[in-house]
Amino acid sequence: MAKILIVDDEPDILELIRYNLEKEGYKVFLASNGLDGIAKAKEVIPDLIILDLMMPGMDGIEACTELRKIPDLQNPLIAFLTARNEDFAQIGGFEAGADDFINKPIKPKVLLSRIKGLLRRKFSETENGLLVLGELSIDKEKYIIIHRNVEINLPRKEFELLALLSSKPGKVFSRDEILNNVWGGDVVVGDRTIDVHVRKIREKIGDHYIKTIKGVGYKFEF
Amino acid sequence: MAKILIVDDEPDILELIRYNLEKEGYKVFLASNGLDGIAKAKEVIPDLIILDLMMPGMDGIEACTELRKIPDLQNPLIAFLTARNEDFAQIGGFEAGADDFINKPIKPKVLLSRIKGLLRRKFSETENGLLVLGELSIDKEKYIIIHRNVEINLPRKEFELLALLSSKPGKVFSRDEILNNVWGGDVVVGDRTIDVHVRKIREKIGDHYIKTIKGVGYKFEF
DNA sequence: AATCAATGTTAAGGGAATGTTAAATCCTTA
DNA sequence: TAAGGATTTAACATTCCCTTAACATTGATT
Repeated sequence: MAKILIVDDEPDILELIRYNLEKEGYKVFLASNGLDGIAKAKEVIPDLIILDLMMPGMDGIEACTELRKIPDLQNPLIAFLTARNEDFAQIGGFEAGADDFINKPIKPKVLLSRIKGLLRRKFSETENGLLVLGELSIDKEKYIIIHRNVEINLPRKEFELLALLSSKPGKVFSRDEILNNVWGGDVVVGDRTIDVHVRKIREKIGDHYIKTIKGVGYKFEF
Repeated sequence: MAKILIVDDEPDILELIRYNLEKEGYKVFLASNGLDGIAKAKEVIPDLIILDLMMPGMDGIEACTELRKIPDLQNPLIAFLTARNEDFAQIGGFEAGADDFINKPIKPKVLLSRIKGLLRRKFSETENGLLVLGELSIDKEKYIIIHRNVEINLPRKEFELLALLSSKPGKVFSRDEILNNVWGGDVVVGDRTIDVHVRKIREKIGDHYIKTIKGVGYKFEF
């Protein structure tokens, strides 16, 4: 389930939102100021970050601007909590990289429907078969990958191998798992075959995406 | 059924329109100001947005301009509610990206017929069958294609194959998908048949439109 | 540090998938 | 039913991906 980070200096609001979101099954993370929020965001890479606009120290706009500078945090959605009659556009919320805003006082039902809408939008963008992983996008429908805005055509096995590894970033796939998924259970090929394909992929997108765990398998990181 | 978002600061008008549209089976969404309207629009991606021109805070024109900047919201129709004697063109409604305007006071019958007309126009424009893909146009009604201003008559299978591939440029269609769509699920033909048709099409419009993804299928690009 | 198994790297051969052409069959229309 | 194009099949050519093999390097274990 989606990870949501909430940043607000008022403990009551944090708790109110936490309660309502956890009830719906979201994984909730909390921070009580901008700096803390940035640190937590780097740690958990949430799907959605809810920022209070008015906070002591670093305010929401500033925090948002900072967040968007961090490579891992260009995909997450960012929503602001604002007072009802603030002119959000004027304040520069969208320029700072925000996706939406939610008016205070918070009504749980409104909050939830808003968040569901946001996340649906986000995942419908990515579940079409387009996976965005930092500077690397994998489009299963078009059978291409895009690396730093450059389209690359991978042959079938290479594409499927990369698609498998990247489907669960961080997870180590054993050689057997890879063989079963990419080649199919009954096919018998020498195990060096996998290495060669990994080599080919690394040649095209760089070494750092696929990491070798000696004796165990391979994992994708970005 | 079509989704319609109504943005107006007067609750009475919202209710009036909602009542009439829901009666006709439309899915109706409401917002009471420009910012809220933008947020809702992003959430539901309506087919038609009805904006009141005069609203406190962000007015209709401004909201419309903002809406059209959002990638997901370039297709929806936008109609304005205006006072009877305002010169809509002068105000800049069309420049802001509006498709139509409706005069107040609202007469339900007029409103409904106007909306039906708009939606019919929208859907007939996109389903009309003329696909323009760079130098290649595909006219499903006339069953012809136009390549660099030259009309070409393709035999049925060739036409349908090209129409299928070009319906989602970039997407790779597997041989099975192609067989199911162009030939029909129960027909059994040798798989080389597809290649031959691809060859014929390439002969007529050039090689670069249809790309082979070995072991996967074919895709259309332009 | 030495060893050895696991993985990196490269190049080449084989083979399956597709390209290509022509002929055979099917279908429509006059 | 004959003619003509449309569709499919068949047969051969070609391409490009996959695999293998052979050697190099790494890194864990002793």
